[in-house]
Amino acid sequence: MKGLIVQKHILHPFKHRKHDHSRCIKNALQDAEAACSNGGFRLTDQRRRVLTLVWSNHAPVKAYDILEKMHEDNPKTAPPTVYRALEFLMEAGLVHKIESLNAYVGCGDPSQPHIAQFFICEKCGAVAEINEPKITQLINKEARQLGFQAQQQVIEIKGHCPECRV
Amino acid sequence: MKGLIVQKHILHPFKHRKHDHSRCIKNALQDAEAACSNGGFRLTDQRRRVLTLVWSNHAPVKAYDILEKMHEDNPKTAPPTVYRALEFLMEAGLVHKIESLNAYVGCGDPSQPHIAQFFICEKCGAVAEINEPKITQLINKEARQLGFQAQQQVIEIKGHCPECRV
DNA sequence: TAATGAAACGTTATAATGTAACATTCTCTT
DNA sequence: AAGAGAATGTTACATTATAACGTTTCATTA
Repeated sequence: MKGLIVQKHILHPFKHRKHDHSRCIKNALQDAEAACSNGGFRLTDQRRRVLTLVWSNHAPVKAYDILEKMHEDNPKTAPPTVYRALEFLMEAGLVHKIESLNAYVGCGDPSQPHIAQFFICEKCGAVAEINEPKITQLINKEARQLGFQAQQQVIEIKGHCPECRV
Repeated sequence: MKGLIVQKHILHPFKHRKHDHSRCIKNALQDAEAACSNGGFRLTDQRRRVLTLVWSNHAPVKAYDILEKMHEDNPKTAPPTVYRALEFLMEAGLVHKIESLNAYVGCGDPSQPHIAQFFICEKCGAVAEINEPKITQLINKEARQLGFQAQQQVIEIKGHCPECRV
């Protein structure tokens, strides 16, 4: 049936090398404002600034790189400032941490909390984010067989993005 | 057909709280010896010691905890000693790193290199390791759709093991 | 509108994780 | 026994992250 709603599961595709990234940042900020006012989160200036820096490109960004950028505004900014903002942004669903890189990436769809799987280019760093329920189902099935109660998943696939593969 | 070889995909199940762990360690050491002589790797005393410490239980072990234990033998042991041994053990397929914990766990089946998915108990730390080809297939399919060439997967599922769930 | 309590932020110090670089020792082959 | 490559020792430092406590800001209401 044509009318069937098929759940879109690509939360954040790979972007063309040359895209209007200022638009991505602008959208991310707008989404963030919306998500925060819906969720009762306070998106302060600092947090907005950190979020913007996380979105400086589509690759995961390191906390100390953010810190360095913030030093351009205020050389006294200290690590806790950055880590607190990142913690908030993760709780608000605006940022994900890429565990295998100790780095942070903007969430492709902050409209609601979600499970995600990440594809990360080892050459250019680009990240795509999807939520494929079949993967989660399969994992839950395996978990069940082990008697395991799954609560969170860290799925980070390394490789080469469309523009970096040979 | 009875004779069909079904690929066993549980590389390392959850162990009962009370099992003979000295046996696990002994087996791990034996497997390691075998894997190394097959693969032309040199399992030195230091590496054997680190491997033993990684296997001190079925939960991921931190590099600096290993270092601390090694200080009991030799208080001068320095971090590079531990990290080098871990690096070797990972290359030899004897140890895996759990990225989301910055910790290391013994490989449940070092007989051959393999992809693995980990289930990690957030209460007791216990880890189970499986290799479910369907998960890899599904991921590869998603990757293909994104134009992504997958090369490595980090899959770490957090939750509660059979003995810690309510 | 002043009090006030919670959230956010500032600041200092330090913990935890990991690596670079170079010297020394060991092991295996010849 | 010599030489080459692997493994280890050693020092120093880089990177990632948090504890603890003081101050400011903000929203609410007394």
